[in-house]
Parts: sequence; C-alpha cells; structure tokens
Amino acid sequence: MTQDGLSKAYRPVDHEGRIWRKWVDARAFHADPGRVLRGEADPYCVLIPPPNVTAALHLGHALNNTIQDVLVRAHRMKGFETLWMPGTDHAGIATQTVVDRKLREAGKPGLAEHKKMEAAGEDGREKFVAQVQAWKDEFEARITEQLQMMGCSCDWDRQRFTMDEICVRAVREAFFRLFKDGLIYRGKRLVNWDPVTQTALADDEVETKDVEGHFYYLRYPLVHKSTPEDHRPVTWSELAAKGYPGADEYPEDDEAWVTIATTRPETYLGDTGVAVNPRDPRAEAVRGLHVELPLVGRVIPIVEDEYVVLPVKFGGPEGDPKAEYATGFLKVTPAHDMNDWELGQRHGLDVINVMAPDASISADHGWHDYDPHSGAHVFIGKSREDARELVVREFRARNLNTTHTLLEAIRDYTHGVGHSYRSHAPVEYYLSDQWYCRVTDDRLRGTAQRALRADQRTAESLGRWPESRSPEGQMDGTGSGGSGDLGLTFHPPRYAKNYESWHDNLRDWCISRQLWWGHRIPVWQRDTNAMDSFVPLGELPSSNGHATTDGGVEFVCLRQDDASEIEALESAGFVRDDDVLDTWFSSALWPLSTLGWPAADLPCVSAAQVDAANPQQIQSVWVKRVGTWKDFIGEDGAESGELIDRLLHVRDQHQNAGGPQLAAYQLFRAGDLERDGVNAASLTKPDDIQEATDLVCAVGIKTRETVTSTKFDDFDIPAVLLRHGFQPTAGLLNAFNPTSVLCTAREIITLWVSRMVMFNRYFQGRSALRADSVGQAGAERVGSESRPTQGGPLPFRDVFIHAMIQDGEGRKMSKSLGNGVDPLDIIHSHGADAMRFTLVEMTTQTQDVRMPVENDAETGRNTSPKFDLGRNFCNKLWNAARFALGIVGDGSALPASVDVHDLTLADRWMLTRLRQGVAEVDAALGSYQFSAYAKALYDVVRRDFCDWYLEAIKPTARENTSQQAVLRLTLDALLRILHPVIPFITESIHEHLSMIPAPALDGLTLAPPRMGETLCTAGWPVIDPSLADEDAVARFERVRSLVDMIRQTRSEHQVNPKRRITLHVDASLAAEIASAEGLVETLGGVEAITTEAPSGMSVAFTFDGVEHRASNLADAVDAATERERLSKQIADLEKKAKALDGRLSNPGYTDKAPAHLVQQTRDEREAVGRDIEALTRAIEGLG
RNA sequence: GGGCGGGUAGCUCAGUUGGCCAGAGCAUUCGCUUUACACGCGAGGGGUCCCGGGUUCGAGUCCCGGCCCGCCCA
Repeated sequence: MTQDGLSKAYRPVDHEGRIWRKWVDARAFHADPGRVLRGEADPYCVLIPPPNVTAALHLGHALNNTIQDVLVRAHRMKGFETLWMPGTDHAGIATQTVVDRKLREAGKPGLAEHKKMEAAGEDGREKFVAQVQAWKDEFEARITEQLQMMGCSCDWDRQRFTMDEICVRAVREAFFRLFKDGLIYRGKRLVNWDPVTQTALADDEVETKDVEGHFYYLRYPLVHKSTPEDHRPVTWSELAAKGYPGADEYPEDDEAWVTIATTRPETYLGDTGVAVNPRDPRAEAVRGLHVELPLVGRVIPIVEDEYVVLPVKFGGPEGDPKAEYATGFLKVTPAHDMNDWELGQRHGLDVINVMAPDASISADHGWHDYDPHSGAHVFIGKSREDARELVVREFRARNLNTTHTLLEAIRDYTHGVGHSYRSHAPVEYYLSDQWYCRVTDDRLRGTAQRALRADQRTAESLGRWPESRSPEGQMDGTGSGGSGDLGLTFHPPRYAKNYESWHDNLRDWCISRQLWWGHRIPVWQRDTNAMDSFVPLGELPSSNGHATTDGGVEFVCLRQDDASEIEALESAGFVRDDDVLDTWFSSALWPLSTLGWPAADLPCVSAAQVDAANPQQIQSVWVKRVGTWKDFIGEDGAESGELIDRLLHVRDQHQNAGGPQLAAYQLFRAGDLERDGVNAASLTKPDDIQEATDLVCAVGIKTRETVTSTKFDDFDIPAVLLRHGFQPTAGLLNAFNPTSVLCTAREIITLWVSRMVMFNRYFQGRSALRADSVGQAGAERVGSESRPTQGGPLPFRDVFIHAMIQDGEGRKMSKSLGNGVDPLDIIHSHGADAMRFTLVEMTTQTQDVRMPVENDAETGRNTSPKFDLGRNFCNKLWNAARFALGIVGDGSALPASVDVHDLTLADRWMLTRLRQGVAEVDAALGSYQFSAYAKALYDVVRRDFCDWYLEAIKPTARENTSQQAVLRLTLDALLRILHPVIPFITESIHEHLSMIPAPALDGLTLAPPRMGETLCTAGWPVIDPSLADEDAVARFERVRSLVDMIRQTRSEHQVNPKRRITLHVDASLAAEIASAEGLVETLGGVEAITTEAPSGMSVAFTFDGVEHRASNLADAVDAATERERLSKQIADLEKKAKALDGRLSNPGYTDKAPAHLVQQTRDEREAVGRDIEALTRAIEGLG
C-alpha cells in the first residue's frame, strides 16, 4: 500500500458504512455466553439505558452511548467476552402523549376520541395502541440506526424492547411474585394526578416549579353546633369572654369568624375541618366550635394540630415565609392536599373529593353531601382556574355582616407548585384506587441500601441498614467474590449520597397508570359488595394464580395468561384491571428480562402458552415473517449471498443427521417448518438450541440490511422462537448478571438505579430461588411464611454517572430553546469518530459540561466548534498513518524481528513513550476518567508520535528497515488504544496496516484479531517494562530542549524555515550533538556544527548556562534588534533569579523544605545566573 | 430550608497525598504553499487561579467565612 492509495484528507463518509458492514459480517459484537460458562473468558457486560421510543436520540444520548462503547470496545480487546445489550423503552406516558398530540395535529382522532370509541364498544383501545405501536416501530428503527451510525458495538442480535415477548415474560413473573409475597397492594390514596393526561404519577414524575400566585384570606363564620340542624353564630363577645386576643376590637354582637389563608380557594368546597396549633393563644377560645362553609353550608369542626404554622405575631418563626403569611387557622381539605390528607387521618376528618378526573369541579366523584339547592351549584363544571376566580368573586361579594365581606385580603405569593413532568400541567392531589409496590419493605429498600459498598456509605446509613454479614455473603450462588452483596460502587463516589438519601425518604411506589400504552396489570377483580349473588372464589385451580381479598373486593393475579382460567374468572364476574404498569416497572427489570430471567431457571414456555398470550399478534407475526424470509431467499433458495450458501451447505450436510444446523435452516425456511411437522421437542440439548438461535439471529440481521422494502421487526423473533421452545437468551443470566457497569446520567439515580438493585436482588434472592420451583407442578409452598431477607446479586457492580451537556450559556439543550445539537448532523459534517472523540474529551468528572452552540448559516443546523477538535485529530492521525504506510510500503523489506538494543535513539524514546501512553490510557479507563483517556491519546499521538517521532525519522526511515519495523509496530499499537474512541478510522487504517507483516519485538505483544481480521477484536497492546528506556528518554529530552532553543532563536530572527543554519558550540555540546544521531540537525534545521567561532555575523543563544552562537541565519543581522532581544531574555531571567533568591534567603524554606527541593532550587538559581552571564557577554560582544 | 457541583487565559476545560516563573484545545499575533497533514507546521502574547481571613517555609490545591452560577431533594 502506498500513500497514493489514501486520500489526502480523511473523509468519514468514504469509510463508515464499509467498516460497519465489516464488523457486522464478522459478528464481532456477538457475545457467546458459552465462553463465560465454560470458563474460557471473563464476562464484561453493559446494559444500554434503553432510550425512549418517544423521539430520536439527542447529544446526551450520543455521549452516554459513546462512553459505553469506549468501555465495551476496550474490554473486548482486552479479551473479555463482552456483551453490550441494546434495546429501547416503551416510555408509557411520554409516548402515548406524543402520539395523541401528533394525531390531533394531523386532524385525526386522538386519545379522547378513541376513549369514546372504547366506551361505545368499538375497540378504541386496540386501535389507539396500534397507532402507538406504529410510532414505536418508526422510532425504534431510527434510534437503532443512530446508534449504529455512531458505531455502537452492541450485540444487535439480542436487541430488546421493554414490551417485547421476552420482557413481557419477565414483567408478568415479577408482578406475580411481588403480588404473592404481599409486596404489591391496592389502596385508596391521594396520588399525584395529571389532569391533562388523566393518569396517576409517581413522586419522581412531579417537578416543582415556582409559580407567582396569591394568598387569599377567607373568612369562615364561627358557629356552635348543638344539634346537626341547629347551629347558631358565635359572637365576638363570646370569644372575648374566653380570652380570645383582639376579640374586643369588634362590635360585641357581631358574628365572629376565623380567617384562613390559602393559595387554592377553590378547594374550600372540599374542606372538612379547620386546624389551629394548640400553642396558639386563640386555640382555647375556639375549642369545640365549628365553622360553616359559605355557600356550601357544610359545618365542619375546628381541630388542634401541631402541624399548623404559628403566625409570627403568635410566636411563629420570623423569616419563615409561611409564618409571615399564615393566619394560624388552616383549612383542611383531605381529598386535595397531601398534608391535609395526613392531618385529616389523624383527626378522623371526612374526605370529600370535589373534582372530576380533568380537575373540573364535580359533585359526582365523592362529594357526598352536595346540595344542589345550596349556593355551591355555581361552581359545578368549572375548571380549577375558573372555579378559583369564582370563589374569590363570591367571597368578595358576600358580606359576613354590615362591615366585613367574606374576603379579607389577597396578597401576592410565589410558591412551589408540582407540575407533571409530561404535560407540564399543575398536578392535582387526587383520591383514587391505585396499585402500590411496597418498596419501603426491608426486602426491597433494605437490600438496595445494603448493596452499597461500605466505604461509600454514611455512618447514619450503616447504623440504619446494618449488613447482615454471614448469610449475605454466602447467599449469592454466582461465586464471583462479593458480587452478590455490598459492592455497588458509584463513580464519582459523591453520587452514592444521592442514592442513600433517596432510600431514606422513600414512600411506597404507585405503579398503576391510567394509560393504554404499557404492560397491562395482570389482575382480575370483582367487588362482591356490589353483587347480588356470587360463587365464592374458593381454591384456585392451578399455581398460575394467586388470590387476595380486601374489604369484599377479590383480586386474582395470573402468572401467565391462560385462556380457560380467564374465561372462568370472567364468567364469575371478574374484570381485568384497565390500567397499565408504570414504565419504570419494566425498566427496573431490564438487567433480568434482557438476560432471559425467569426463563433461565424455568422450563421453556410452551407454544400453547405463548399463543394464549397474544394469539393475534403471534399469528400476524408468523405470516409476516414467512413472507419476509421467502422474499429474501426466493422459492428455490437460489438467490446469491453468503448466508444462503452457508445455509444450503448446512442443509446438505445435516439433512438426515438433524441437529442445530438443520433446525436453524428449518426455522429460516419458516414456512417449511410447520409443513414438515418439525417441532421443538426434537431440539432438547441446550447447545443445539443456542447454536440454532445464534444462526437464526444472524439471519435477522442479514434480513434487516438486505430487505429494505419489508420492515423487519425484532419484536417478532422471540415470539417465533418461544413458540418453538427456543430460548434466545439461554445462558445469558448466568454468564452476565451481575453486569459490569451501568453508565447513566444523574437524574436517573433515583428513578432507575435503585429499582434495578431492588428487583435484581429480590428476584434472585434466597426465597426467589425457592420460588423458581413454582413453575413445576406441585411445588407450591412459597408464601409469607418464608419471606426472604437476604438479597441476591447486584444488577451491576459499578455505576458511572456522566456529565450533562449544556449549551454555551449553561442552559439545558431543549427543543423549545432551539439550542439542541443533532448527533446525525455532526456525524454528517465531522464524522462519527470526530463526534465521539470530542464527547469523550469533554467528559470530566464535573456534573455539567458546556458546549457552545452555533447555527450553521448554510444548513440551518446547530453545530459546535468543539467538534473541530475531533475532526482535526482524526485528520492528523489519518495523515500520519498515510505517511507511515508510504514509508513501510508493502513491508517486504521489513526484518522478521528487531532487537531493541539495535534501535536508534528516536525509536527507543518512542517505544518508551508508547508504553507510558498505554499505561496512562489503562489508568484513565480503569477509573472512568474519560477526558484523561482522550488527553493521553492526544499527547502520545499528536505530540510525541507526529510532532517529534515522525519528524525525527524522516531522513533515515526510508533506508533503516529496523526503524520501519518500529514505525509499523508503534502505529499498530496506537491504533489499538485509539480504537475504543475512534473505531471507524482506526479500523480503516488497520485494513491497510494489517497487510504488512508485523516484525517481532521482544516485550511488545499485539495479539491478532479473533474475528474476521477486525481491529475491534484484536488484542490490547501489552508492553513489557523491559521496553522502557529511561536513558533514551533523558537524552531525547536534552535534544528537545536544545531544538526548542534553536527554534526560538530562529523564529525571533525570522529565519526562513527552509534555511539551514550553522551552530558554533563548545566541545562538550558538540560531542553531545554528535551522539544524538543527527536529531538536532534534522529537527533544528541545522546545516553544520562547529566548535570554531563564527567569522561573520552571528547571534547568541544559551544552553546550560553557556553562550553558543548561530550563524548563517540571514544575510544581515541588525545589532540593535539583537541587543533588544537579548536584553529581554536577560530581564526575564533576572525576574526569575529574584524569585529564586527570595526563596533561598528564607531560612524557613532552607531549613524545613525537603532537601532535594532545596538543592533543586539552588541548581536552578545557578543555571539562571550562568545564562544571565552568557547573555550579558553576548550583548557586550555586539559593541 | 437541606444536599451536591462549579467559579483558573477572550471561550471550553485540566491541574489526583500542598512543592519547577500555573497547563491544554479553540480563538488571537508573527513567520511559513517545509515532499503526511493549511482539518497543517514553527514561534509568541494573554491569567490579582471569585472575594476575605487562617494553617504552612510554601496554598489554585487544606481550613473558616462570604459572594455568584447551576442541579437535585423538601
């Protein structure tokens, strides 16, 4: 290969597609759990944080996935059996909302219309979900394409989706076990309610935003309540008699009132009490009294509770805004406020819900004392906002007596209000029936807390969550030391604190969502209270179901859908729950579901069970798949292509023998399968199944790439395989769980990391192991009496939290601000490698990184000048490689081996620097310091290799074949440590380099590729300490200093770079230069070295405190300019000398500082002095 | 209110047990179509390391107090 074969500049578009196909064809990213299980390789596994199918990926995803790819590629090269599991998340509420909006924008029926259809019995739910499914298909494909264009080396054969068959299986099993173990329950609680999307939200889906609102001061008349019907007003004189402060300021016969302050007047319709702090001086006077709600007419008690904030004038805390605004009387609305709910529970107050699910005022959702003839009818049907205004207007318009209206005052007030993270509407606290997961149980929260590595825990945590040492350690059957217990480690460690405090403040997790897009809750229920007659539930017929009862409502959870059981339930009056699970429920199972749990331990699911799960889907999949594959192969299998050849070959070999290859072929010819009556029962050996599965998955990839007209959907593969008893995930759980590291952003710590830890440990804990036998008939004895307290293995050992990318002003990148950068734009303009290198270089240990955003006037797209860094670096590497390949040629002249002792100074220096570079890279990657990794690469490639080594060897490399050998090997090693971050360009260069045989060099090991001549499966460089040559480094550094001085002198005299100058040096320096193998001459542009004084014009420079001279710089040197230049140098040196003198004259320094530092300072002072003397003489010489 | 992160050159950032006149990339200035690279090469200029105290022979680094920006949780 000559340099003519490579373009002058690196053009990513010329290479990225070809290189990607090369990797895929080599199946270089496909993990084989067998190698791990057989002990042939250590596992390294990363689970992708599944991107939402809501939208395409943004730059934050690009960073997140680049980091993962760097780790994965490096470990693959280091010899680990490496699995990077890809997939996407269905993102229930987000996707449903987006699709609804898009439908409405397109003038098509949206969610509301589909809900009407469903209510009318017209399959609205199914039709809407089909729309969302179509959206999912589109975006899953786009996301996959984006990741692949970035070069992500995921095991694409195993790609998952949180709602695919494999994941459904895990969700059902998990829900069933939690339900059975009493960790899932149904309850009527206040939930965070999003009135726009009309669903419950988890605590962490609510964002607090400051809102400029008001405090409204409302007057509630005080009354005596002697009988239910008779309540007469309280007068001020009565209160004054009881010692109510300030009561005597009012006319004594006037009706008395209390004033409450509220930001939400409309909720007064649901007030069921007024609370006062028992320490309030007015409390005693109002004890036993009631208030009458204006318009509503409801008479409600006054209760005393410490929760009520005392106003400042009655001893409340000064400076506390609440105390400043408080009146001391608090309206209590248990159905519409979280704190009021709790207060109401303490005092047995009524709960009156006055709103409909859309947050409009309604008497139909729990307002049981609504009187249509009261004044309250005016509020019915009004929105929250309108009702608020109306309440204020009514209160203002109504008089309490002749001098006072019901509205006392309105004051401006800014306060935090919860908003839905999805619809951004203010959240309503809403009373409803929801499903909860009891995450506060020690079996979940406790195992998560104890999982944290001891040295990352606080003393409080260690006290509160003591590890139960002995059983904990022995418990996990994985055998890898410590992996099953306290080893969870955050990088950077400060994030461990977030994790801890999240658990400290945990409440039970609301897992039901009033959505259609998601995993439907597998519980059937009937309310026997509302039934005239019913057959008692009795014993469930199989272990597939578990029943509970709560206040006459019966619940049955089914482990798997079973048509006959469902029919039996429904005929007995049971109805399946309409709701779906919180998206995070399936996300929390990601480390389990993607790796095959629970199938790793359970018998294969039968075809009948899968068919029952979703017969229509399976059927359609089946038809589609047959069509797709037939189109691809053709009826006679005659179409060309390596894969078909392989399969035909396999068929010929195994036609009669059977076995995995035949099975694969038959699956491939899916249409043939049923016709031939082949069934899964003939494929019983796990190895057969695995091999067949692998081959079929390979078909999937091939099909995706080749058949563009037919949409290929990975969703289908597991369904087909499951139907025939295959386990495409066979072996994965045992080989790869616990996984190695989770890479994510800090906002996810609470939402996701914790829940994955809880679930992974719970479901693989001791009792869960016993529960595994439940799947087999008869072994049914796991219940509350054998509750596990010991957790199973972690889902991952390390958690790396990376920075968030902001724009140049420190703002989040967002669509609304228009400051986002599309990764695909950068890939198109700069190349995937340039983007990756820049992102990695930016990734420091801070919590945010800034990326100045510019709009490209030509394309109208956003970009950032920061990406030039990566592009320039890649181009530099490309040209350096082009140059090196040009020198080495086809390699026919290279020796078979070289001895380090025969090498030039430059070669030995370069090899030493290479070794240091590899060590720096290893250290950086080992501690998740990605910026340090990029900087180490930059330094060794650009500074050492390009700037110095290549320049140094230019005159000799074309003749010196040993030098060529070093050049070839160094470039090879550099490509390997560069590969994880810039995979495309390094693989491209490697295509050429690998054609040149690698000479042997003792101490340098560059293992060949494992698969398909790909650099990505080649070995990581291993460099023995014996290659380090400190003497060469010291000598080369001397050369560098001297060359720097020469270059500086040349530059200051504006010497043309091409002009070769003459040095006049002393004998000692002349000897040193002579021993430097011509490096000084080459790098300094030096024609001749002489110990004789210059005869003509010359200039001075110093080295080691000795004056030397350079001549032949120019045709004339101006003495005045030269004097000025030298004087400036002297001035600088004198400044430095003064500083050093100051230090040395300080006895504190010379006495207390380490001796070697003091000596160093003295040496330096001496050298500076000699330099000054030399320069002074030079000035004198100018005359 | 609590927790966390940041404040170093015009911009984006390094600076890991305190110890070379504080570094890199971009930008900028000067010189250069030097046979790998102008997406380049060589040489410069540019910094009260947010402010105020303290510890120390010595502080960007450690301690205390304050100011500003951002994130998370209540």
